[in-house]
Amino acid sequence: MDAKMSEISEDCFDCFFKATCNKSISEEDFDFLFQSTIQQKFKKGEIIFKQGMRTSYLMYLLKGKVKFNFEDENGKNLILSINKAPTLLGLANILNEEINIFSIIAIEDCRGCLIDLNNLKMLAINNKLFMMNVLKMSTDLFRSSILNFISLAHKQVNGRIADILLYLSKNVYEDKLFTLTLSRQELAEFAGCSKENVIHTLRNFDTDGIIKVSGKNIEIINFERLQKVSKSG
Amino acid sequence: MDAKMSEISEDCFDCFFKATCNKSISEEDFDFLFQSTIQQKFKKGEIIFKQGMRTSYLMYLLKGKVKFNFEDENGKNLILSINKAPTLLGLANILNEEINIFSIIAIEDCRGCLIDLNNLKMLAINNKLFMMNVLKMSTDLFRSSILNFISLAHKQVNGRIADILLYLSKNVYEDKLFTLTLSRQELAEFAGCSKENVIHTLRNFDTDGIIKVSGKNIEIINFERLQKVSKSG
DNA sequence: TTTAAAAAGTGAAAAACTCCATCTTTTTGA
DNA sequence: TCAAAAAGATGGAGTTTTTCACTTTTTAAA
Repeated sequence: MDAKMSEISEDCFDCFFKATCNKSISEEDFDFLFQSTIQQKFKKGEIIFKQGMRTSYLMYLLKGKVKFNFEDENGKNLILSINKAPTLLGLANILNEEINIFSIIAIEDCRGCLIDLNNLKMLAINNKLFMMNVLKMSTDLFRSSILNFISLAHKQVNGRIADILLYLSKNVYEDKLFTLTLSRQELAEFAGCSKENVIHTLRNFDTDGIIKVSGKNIEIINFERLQKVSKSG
Repeated sequence: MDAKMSEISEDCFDCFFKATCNKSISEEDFDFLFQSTIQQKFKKGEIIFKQGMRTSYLMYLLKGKVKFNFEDENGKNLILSINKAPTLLGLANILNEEINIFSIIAIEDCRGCLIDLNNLKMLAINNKLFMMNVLKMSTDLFRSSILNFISLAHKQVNGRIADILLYLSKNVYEDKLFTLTLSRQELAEFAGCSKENVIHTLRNFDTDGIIKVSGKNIEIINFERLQKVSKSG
């Protein structure tokens, strides 16, 4: 136990999840939750939640980035969202204990805490404020995915790629210059288009001086024009 | 009061919302909720929840059908979902009292009960089971819209229209033969394509003997082939 | 370090889709 | 019940996007 504690104490010390919890539950309740958590590592490409399976835990992602991936009947993939730590994953399963409708997959090395869903539910049922907080996180996720979806559903590829670049820069890499942890194929699965189309579009944006592409490195040079492309769709 | 009661009593007698509520709250609590409800009619085309506005109520839709409509910066519309009574509308606003991200608009004459959100919240906070029930409805909606998104986000128009026809037949009109309460333009806004494309596709499906189109009347003749078109995308 | 495999990139043909102009039919309201 | 407006339908030109066949570059593993 000591070994476990010392290994993860530095993370736990400023864990955002703990901070959020402690706003609404007591130290003792958090310890109860904490007892059952296991810290776990995932390599790039590893599946954290698997589409079609049931899971009995949430994961609080401490480090790394993940994709929400849906695979259809023909084996084609669609990326629903890209998210970075810190974030709570698996919320869609809190209330309806149905099977996962999509996978969550590490797109770079990740580390997180698995939180037992039954324990969390037990706390939530007995603590209104805590339940409100957890569910607010859940509905926030819903809102952001709707906006994501809307953007993709009725723009042309130029606008969709522009949206994705803006999204990645603002919400995932948090810089105008970033090194992609996604392949061109994955960008295509995010934009709902072909790989070639992604490559052509990125090159066009580069030629137009909107971005600077060099392999996996992308720099957004002209935000305004990129936003204009996003708007005009 | 008597007038009000008598006017709506027949609906209330077998109201599904009341039935759902009474599983988890007492008669008195339901009456408290009921006191503040107002039955309201909406004509086809009228806006029930308006994008960009705050609302302080939910609506339990007793009769009619609605569309979830998102309007973008350029005035283009996207239909996120079509839903029929009975259903509870406005759940996305329970926790986060932010502005509505989309409108909900009647696509045929509707009738429903407006339920005061504050009263409902007050009950929910004091009754865990009731809260669970209401929030389960909310997350169910989330699940079904994700599936909707996925279907639309990476299929070609043939597959998208096939999906829409199957969805309308199964979940909205509940018959293989139905009279559309949507225009071709609205179908296009649901499928994320042009009006002309909808018309062509419907005609092709008709020519191929998959469906029978006659104005607003549509009959699905060959479910298997329609499902095949949906799968092949 | 070499080699095999995966990813990135290219260009052109084919397919899918939109946009436009125009016409017909249906709906709506004075 | 008639006229105006809205919705539906049509076909073709032009654009967007996919698909394919292929080359080059990068990555990972023996």
